[in-house]
Amino acid sequence: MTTDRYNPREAEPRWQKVWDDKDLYASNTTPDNEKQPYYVLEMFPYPSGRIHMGHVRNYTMGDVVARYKRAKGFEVLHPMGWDAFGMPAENAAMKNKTHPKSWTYENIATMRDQLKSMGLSIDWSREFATCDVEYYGQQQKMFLDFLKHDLVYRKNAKVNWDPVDMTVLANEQVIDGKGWRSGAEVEQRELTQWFFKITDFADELLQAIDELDEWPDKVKLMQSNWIGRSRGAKISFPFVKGDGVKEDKLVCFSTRPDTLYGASFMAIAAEHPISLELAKNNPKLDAFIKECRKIGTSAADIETAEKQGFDLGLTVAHPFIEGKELPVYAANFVLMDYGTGAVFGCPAHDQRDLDFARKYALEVTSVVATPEAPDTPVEVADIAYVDDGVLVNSGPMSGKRKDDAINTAIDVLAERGLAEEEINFRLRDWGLSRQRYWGCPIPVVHCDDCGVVPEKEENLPVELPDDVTFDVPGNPLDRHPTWRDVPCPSCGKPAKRETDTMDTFVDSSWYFARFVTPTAENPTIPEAANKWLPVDQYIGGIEHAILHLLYSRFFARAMSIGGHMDIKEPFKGLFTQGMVVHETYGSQGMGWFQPSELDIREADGKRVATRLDNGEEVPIGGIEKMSKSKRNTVDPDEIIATYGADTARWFMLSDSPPDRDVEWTDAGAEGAHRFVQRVWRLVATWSGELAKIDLPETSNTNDVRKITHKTLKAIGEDIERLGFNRAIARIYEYVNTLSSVKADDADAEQKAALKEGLSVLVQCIAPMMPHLAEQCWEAMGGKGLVSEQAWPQFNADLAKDDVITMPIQINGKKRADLEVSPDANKDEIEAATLQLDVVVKYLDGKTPKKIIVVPKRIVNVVV
RNA sequence: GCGGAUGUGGCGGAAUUGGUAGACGCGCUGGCUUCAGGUGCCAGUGGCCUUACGGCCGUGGAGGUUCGAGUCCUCUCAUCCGCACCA
Repeated sequence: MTTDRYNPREAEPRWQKVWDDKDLYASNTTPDNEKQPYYVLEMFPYPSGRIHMGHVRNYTMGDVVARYKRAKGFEVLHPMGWDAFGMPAENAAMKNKTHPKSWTYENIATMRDQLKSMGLSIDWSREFATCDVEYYGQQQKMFLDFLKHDLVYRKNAKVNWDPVDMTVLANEQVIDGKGWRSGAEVEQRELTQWFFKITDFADELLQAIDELDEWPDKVKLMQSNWIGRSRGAKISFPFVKGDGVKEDKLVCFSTRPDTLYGASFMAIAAEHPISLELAKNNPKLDAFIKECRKIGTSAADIETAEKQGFDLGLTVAHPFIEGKELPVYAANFVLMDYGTGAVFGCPAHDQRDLDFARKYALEVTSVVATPEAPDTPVEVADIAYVDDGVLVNSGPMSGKRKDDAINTAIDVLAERGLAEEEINFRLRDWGLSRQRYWGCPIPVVHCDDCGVVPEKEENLPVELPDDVTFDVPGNPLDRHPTWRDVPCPSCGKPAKRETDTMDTFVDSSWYFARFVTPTAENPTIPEAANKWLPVDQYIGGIEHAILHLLYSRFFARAMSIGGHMDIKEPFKGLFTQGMVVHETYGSQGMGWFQPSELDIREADGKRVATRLDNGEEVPIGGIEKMSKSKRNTVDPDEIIATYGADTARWFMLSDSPPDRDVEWTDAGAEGAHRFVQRVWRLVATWSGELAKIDLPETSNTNDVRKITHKTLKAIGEDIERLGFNRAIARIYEYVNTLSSVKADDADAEQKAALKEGLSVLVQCIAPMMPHLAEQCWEAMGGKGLVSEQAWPQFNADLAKDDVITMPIQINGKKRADLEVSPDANKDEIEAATLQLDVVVKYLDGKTPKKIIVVPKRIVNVVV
């Protein structure tokens, strides 16, 4: 019998239209719907132009969950939107003389079509972009709300300033300390900016991490470390030599007050008030401070910069050691934002302090001993000793372990009024001001008389003006002829609008809540939000492990305070998927090449790439994240046009565990496509013959039927835990089993089991390859659409093994197999083991020293 | 620099979380089929030794714990991600 090949190009749009016409994926969120709600969400895309394979992978995973849960009887909410504000739109506007708005919406239109061609089960009626005025207007309402509840404030903060372009630069736009366009040396400038008080929630955000039991441990750990709660002491060091300083003491924060006897210097931030004050009369110090400002604002830059200090000529008294004075330095590695902006340096027990001490020839005094040799301090050369130990030569702390010694140090100093215990957080408040056009305007007005005044709610939304130009650098809102001019909402006199817009992280901190009621007149409808939130399963990249997820957690709390909902944790289940990577071709001076520009083939066991245009050989480079700059991207459109969406979806799920990187290879895509055809062939071959057969009786317990139920059980478990690659491996095995049934020698029972098996197969692949599944379902004469079917139930008796094979080890090495009933107890297994020829041979008449029997697992005979 | 991860055949990876290492797929080898194919089917495929039976070695590297380690511990090497104005 010949069967045609399955043609996805014809079938996929057809089934998409069928789903569309039936409005199959719209969520019914009316209150009288008794189905259990399930909210699955993938991180929404930035509309950069076209979708990439990373999107295909991300949205396929979410779609599998959505389709599976729908089949399991849940009312599934699976929406899509666009994280549409941001810098690239302005860059495009500058480069291509277009407008950020038209650039963004055109990209959205393209990408929407691309996503639709993937056959995702999304409720498109809920779609919005964060740059829709209907969305950011609601965001402005919330901002005013937060302002009212004292969750927002203004303070000075540093920005990267390009003195040539006269504009603020993002960290990304600073390359080796220079502006990316002008090439000018970047300066730091202080601006008054808006901040969310996320630090008010530091403790709560930290403690609540414990309850996020459906989050990956690594993300929870990263968030904990980011919040960085540390217990320590604020310690005062009275000045001995304090010329030119108003204060009589220097206050520092330390988490290791136990090591005070090892202190040999003090270091304060270059921006510390004392340092700034002294710089007024000290040009060298002033120059040093300016030099420190050049390092940049990013943490990585500051901490990798070579340690530099400036001796301020001051000294302070050591609080424990009578007569000892410590010199005070301004240093580039001390952060003004953390603690008090001052530390005491204990070089023996802190690596940064040690590096600094070696550079400036300061004392290194070890005051910690290992528990093994508790009397002699460890010797410190180039590596500081930071582990727990026993304090020595440390007055009241001597002989105590770290934690105990810390308490003692605080207690003793506190009695003398020199210290108090303090809890410090690494977390800083969230600066949300951006000096840019393409973002949500901050709805406040600056009035000469009234100061900073919130815009009236009835005047919202504060809409971005369309008539702006990007021919010169800087924020177009600042130079707009009229937009800024508004009456003061308080006194009515002429005033000026705030021209800063919001960080795009604000937009993405609550979009999941808006999807529940995307057209509501307020940001949310609390009853609906409370019913649908938190998101049951959130899926996205690990790169968002800290900022986006932490900001959203803060936002949920702030929104609760504002009465927008009563949910504090926005994401119940979190899954972080890996990247799509691909081989790179070229460079070493010749530039990068796209796979489509090359002929890549195997020659003499080596893969060789040559240019299609001139035959020149191009080196094959490393496997890296797909990126435009390396030109190692694969366009999903082309893949879908060649193989169909199901092949792309299947491949993205099949090869690697979903949380790891997956390498795109043509061979892999072809393999996935062969499987698509194989399933179709299997179904098409049998569909005629099986049409007449009744479904199996319960008494039918042949092997095919047992494997069907075993597979069904396993696949359900795999999908529940998002083990898509494992589910797929099982489906491959299952297809191998079903394919082994041959028409010529199959009896009636086998055919009946096969009929059931094929139906189960099609339902199992439906979440991953929905179009093929519909086509197969139709061919098999299934009722309705497979997308509408309930998930098949497995029969627990059939899914159970009658007999299991246990490995028998002798001295830890496998020597035999033993077939036993899965219910066999230890004694039965041991008895059967001792009967085995191999065991008898190895024992050679002796009694074994030990027999370890782990039922259902293993037997180990120790001779 | 700090924080987080990863490392298993020629390749992607599996291993019920301390219990048969290499499931499944790709690739490769041999055979068959075919109207063409980058099609389909069958068999084989970690390394070394062995005619065979079988044996030894093997999860980045070095140690350790255990009846038993890819999995736990210590050290070490390599690669990747995040670091607060990229999204």
